[in-house]
Amino acid sequence: MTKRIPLTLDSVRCSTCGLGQFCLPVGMAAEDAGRMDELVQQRVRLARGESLFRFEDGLDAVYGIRFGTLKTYLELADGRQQITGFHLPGEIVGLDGLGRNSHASTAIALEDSEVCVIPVRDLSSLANHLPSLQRQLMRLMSRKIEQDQQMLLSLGTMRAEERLAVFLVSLSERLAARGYSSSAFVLRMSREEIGNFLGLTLETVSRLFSRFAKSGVLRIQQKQVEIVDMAALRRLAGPHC
Amino acid sequence: MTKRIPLTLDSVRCSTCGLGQFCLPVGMAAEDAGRMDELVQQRVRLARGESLFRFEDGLDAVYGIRFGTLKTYLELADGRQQITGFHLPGEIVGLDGLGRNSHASTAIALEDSEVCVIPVRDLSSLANHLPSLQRQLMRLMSRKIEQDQQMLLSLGTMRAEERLAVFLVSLSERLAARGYSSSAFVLRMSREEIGNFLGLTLETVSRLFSRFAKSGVLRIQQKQVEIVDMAALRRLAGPHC
DNA sequence: CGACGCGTTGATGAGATTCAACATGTGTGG
DNA sequence: CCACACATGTTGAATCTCATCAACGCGTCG
Repeated sequence: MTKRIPLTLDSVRCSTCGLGQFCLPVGMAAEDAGRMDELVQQRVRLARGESLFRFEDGLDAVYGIRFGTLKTYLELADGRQQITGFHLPGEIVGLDGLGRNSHASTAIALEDSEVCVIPVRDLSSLANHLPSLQRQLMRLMSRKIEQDQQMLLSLGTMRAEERLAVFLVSLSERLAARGYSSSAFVLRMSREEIGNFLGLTLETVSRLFSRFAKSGVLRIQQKQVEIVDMAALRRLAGPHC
Repeated sequence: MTKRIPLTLDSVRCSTCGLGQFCLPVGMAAEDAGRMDELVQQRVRLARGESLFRFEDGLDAVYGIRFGTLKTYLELADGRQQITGFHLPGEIVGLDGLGRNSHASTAIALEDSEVCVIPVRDLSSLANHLPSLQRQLMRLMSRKIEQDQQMLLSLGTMRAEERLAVFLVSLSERLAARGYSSSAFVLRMSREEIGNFLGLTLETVSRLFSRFAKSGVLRIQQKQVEIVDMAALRRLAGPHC
């Protein structure tokens, strides 16, 4: 089960967290960012495969990822699923439910992970006193819209090879922004999950990886990826990257 | 060119507008909704084909549609476009730019249309004093996220026939909610635009319309659509509708 | 060890795109 | 108000991309 971890006085807080530059306090003055500390009173530890929240659960909190990787997805009545995002440390998940008072998606940990609990009650009331927080929330949501629309563009207009290339470039950039290597990383998600996210089958994804490897763009060993020729990968990705 | 129309004291205002139930004031107490009236000081008239804003334009305002239909789309460096939404009266367009201070998409009128100008400066400052407006903005943005994610699901998992059926059912429902007929309406967008939105070619859309007509689900005369057998259409749409 | 999850690879086929020709509608200028 | 041009829509045939079905390899875990 999920473990709830209460924070003590000497725990790392938002104001001292290295992820601040990606997370909720982005772009807030130090003084305002300090107020975030009141907000986060506990964390949740998730084992791989555990869910953080499920579609239509009550929306008690949104969550900032401290470490680990999550996926969020929608589900159809007939069981078909669509993954709507893979989420890295510093990202906030659950925002898509803010307007309806219940979660609009399901979130699952792809590896052992830890998230900061941000209770929506406290978040809204603090936001009412803190315009900079308000703006930041807006910014996060509108960025999520942009991001989803970029995916629409990808699913709507791009072919398989292009989609996978864009996926890899963008993952690489997000990891690099967080201080990880941009050229060598571990895919926390399965071929099937990548395929689902990109609107492809797992076989197609596997074949494309093989093809990229054969042409010398990537080196692949199971989930371990190394981008050998970033320029070529960007070329495959088309005019996005 | 776009015509700017200043509002006079006796113009219809938010508090007296019939679209209130879809637009910005949704779910706000009458007293708070009254404050909206200060916000909208002018409207803009658009001829068919005119743009309301373009990608990366400065974000001076967001817009509530008073009458007409707009499309919003993204554009790639190589000219490929992806339509991200068709917008009906009562909907707010431009919210996707709120986080970046510039527009994240381009908006074009599909027919002669009129929109209410909502200056973002005034909107933010009013929102800071009016928690109910703040919440409404959140709600609108998170609904847009949900909507885009629904489209991701559609593009990622559904086949052509299903997508078009879902499109028609959802358009029908949105029109019905606005007091129009749910079974007979005019498509303001071309086959090409529908195809682009759904990730299909215009030929495929045309063929599907013909097939739906032949099987007795629809009657089609150019842009005039009549849904003859809604139950069958919902069946084609799969487990969404 | 055997079972199971995950990934790879090949053969085949379906669904959608592309190319092309034609039909119909719409708008403009004479 | 008609004629012509151009945009939009329809339909057919060939083609291609990707999905499906299937077999098999590898690694992990009870």
